[in-house]
Amino acid sequence: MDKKIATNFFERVYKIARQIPAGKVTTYGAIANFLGSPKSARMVGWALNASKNDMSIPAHRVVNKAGLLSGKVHFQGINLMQQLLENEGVIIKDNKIQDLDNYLWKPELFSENL
DNA sequence: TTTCTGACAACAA
DNA sequence: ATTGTTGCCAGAA
Repeated sequence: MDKKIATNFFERVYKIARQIPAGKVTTYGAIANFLGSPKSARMVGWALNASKNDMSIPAHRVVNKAGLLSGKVHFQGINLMQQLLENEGVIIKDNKIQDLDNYLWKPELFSENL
């Protein structure tokens, strides 16, 4: 396993993202931290960007630590991300999740399946 | 091949 | 407290 590089990193992001339950959200930092690199939050978002090839990934449930839907611009519709989250019961105000901590979901809770 | 950028977050001044 | 820079890894030009 030499060539083996962080391509796994992306795959892990995908796996985690798929485990996010409806009505819950997580942050890039939380996932990055779970992957072992708290500073690789950018990569999480980058991975999700590539994940657009895979519709199975609820990228709309991943937001930045501020609870802001930073990635909404990457969706088909600017408001689509917010609409999806609201549809799941998440209260969003001006592209920002209200009471984020209440909806925050941690990948470590699901680590049992990793 | 090298260089830059990119859905963030943390640290330094 | 706010602003700016650095770190992370991979993909695109």
